[in-house]
Amino acid sequence: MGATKTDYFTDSQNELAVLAKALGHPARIAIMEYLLKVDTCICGDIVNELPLSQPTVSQHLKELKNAGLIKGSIDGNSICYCINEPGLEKIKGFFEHITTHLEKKRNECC
Amino acid sequence: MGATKTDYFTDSQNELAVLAKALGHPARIAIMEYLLKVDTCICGDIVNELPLSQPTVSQHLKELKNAGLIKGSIDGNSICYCINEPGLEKIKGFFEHITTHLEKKRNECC
DNA sequence: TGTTTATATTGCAATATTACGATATTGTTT
DNA sequence: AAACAATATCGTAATATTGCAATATAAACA
Repeated sequence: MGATKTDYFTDSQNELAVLAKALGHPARIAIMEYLLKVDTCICGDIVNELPLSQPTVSQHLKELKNAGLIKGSIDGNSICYCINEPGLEKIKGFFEHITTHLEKKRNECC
Repeated sequence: MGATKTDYFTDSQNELAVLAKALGHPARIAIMEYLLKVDTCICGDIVNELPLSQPTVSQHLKELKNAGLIKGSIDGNSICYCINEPGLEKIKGFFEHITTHLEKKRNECC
């Protein structure tokens, strides 16, 4: 026990869960917000923007990258990170799906 | 160490992280999808829809409720669960914010 | 009242996450 | 080549999550 039973669920459900889980930490929300704010890829500066140590930030960046929410490319000495749109589209699609469903039938309910 | 340093981040960042984290498990995605599919509140039936034990499902429902993504009201013997729109609106807003930002400036990048 | 049905809570074991110091790696600069 | 800068990885401690058996609770029904 203790481990998530991923094989009991569909690929789509697992995929969405991975994306959501990656955003399930304030530091990773902060990273995404920062990448949005600066409006381009950001090359070597993210550590200074967060109240966490360098190894910890590096770990959070890795998780966002593994989930497909950001991408990073080597730029000389530092690394350029930016938002990976396909990953975002996937999870955004989930919420759009939910909302359109809700708009259709929001009667006979609690 | 080991505990998330929530007090280092803004309320908004923590709030979004809580919502995302609640969706960060395939069983909880499955619950949300089921609530959408049946199109009304669902009163006592959720356990049979998931490949997990009753206590585990109950725990996942509790987490979704705590995060504000669903709401449950007692209906005699069983409990009626349905989607809680305000919670969904919050996290949906985050993705809309991201997309509008991305549409504006997707140049000079990786 | 006693039994059944639906859901919640408790307690606990297995596993995962979070955080960081120490160290490694890789490119840049002198 | 040596020193420096930026980032990654390793190792490990603290804490959180996942899952379930056992048990509790509460309403419905015989």
